[in-house]
Amino acid sequence: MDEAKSIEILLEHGIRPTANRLLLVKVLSKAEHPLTMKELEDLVDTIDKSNIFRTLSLFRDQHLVHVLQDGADAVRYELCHSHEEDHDDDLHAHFYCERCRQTFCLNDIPVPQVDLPKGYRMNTINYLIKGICPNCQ
Amino acid sequence: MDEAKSIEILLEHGIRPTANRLLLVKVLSKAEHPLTMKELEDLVDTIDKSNIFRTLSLFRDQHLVHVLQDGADAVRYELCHSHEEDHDDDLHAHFYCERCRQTFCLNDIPVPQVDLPKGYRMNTINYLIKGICPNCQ
DNA sequence: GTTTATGCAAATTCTTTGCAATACT
DNA sequence: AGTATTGCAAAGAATTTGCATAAAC
Repeated sequence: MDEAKSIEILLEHGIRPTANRLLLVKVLSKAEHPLTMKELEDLVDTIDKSNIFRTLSLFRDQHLVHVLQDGADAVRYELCHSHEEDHDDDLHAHFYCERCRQTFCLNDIPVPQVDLPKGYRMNTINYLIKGICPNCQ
Repeated sequence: MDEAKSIEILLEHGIRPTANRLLLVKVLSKAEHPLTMKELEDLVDTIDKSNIFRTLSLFRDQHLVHVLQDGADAVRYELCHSHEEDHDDDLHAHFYCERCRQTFCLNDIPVPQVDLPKGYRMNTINYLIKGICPNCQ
């Protein structure tokens, strides 16, 4: 993702485009799987982890990233591709390999929806399939 | 769940039925929602947390409990109701309320299945809907 | 008697906050 | 000047391990 596009995305979500935030957007967009805070810390060692933490929280609150829990009980962050402000509508399934402990995006598999009982209101869905990936078979 | 039934379940999963393990099975079976380690520690203060931790790990490895991540990034444990040894087939959806931070079992909503791409093998699925529950509307 | 389970304490890891310094508008 | 952002350090919370004792077989 280039500079101009990154700035545009941040502004669209009401976030001021600082250098650090732009960098984090770029790193997130380059990753082909959702990243943990730890992974981000290792990938961008110029930004302090407290700042990464606060930036991710901000991104989450502004619906710029999805938050999902992987099979190893880690929290992962992934750029939203929709422009919805209040809920997520671009959700795809994820796969967690119990052998190599990697998390994969199943981009072609939208998260299946169900009918909720009366009174529940949905914002987002985590759909995580755990098992063994092709590389580990 | 009574004593005899608890012992039977443990033996079915190849777990030796000690007093502590029986107690944990009973507490898990009584809960109407999946429990965190913290909640279990508070509910059974006669067992040390390291033992609870090791027992839950054992239960997980023997497929006696499901492990799921809730919307607050906590890990929750829930008794399996199937007797499958190698995979889970009794999965239902869960709902996490972002206001009261409670996790609900949607027992009547089975987890929808999808077709996995070639090469992936599924063991279990986490299906977590996040939003606002009826009490918090 | 050997293996398994347990409790206690401590180590580790990860997340979160306080605060002073810096950068932005 | 005033607000927002950042880094550093440290606090907090939760998970995980080492080890000696106790229980089970």
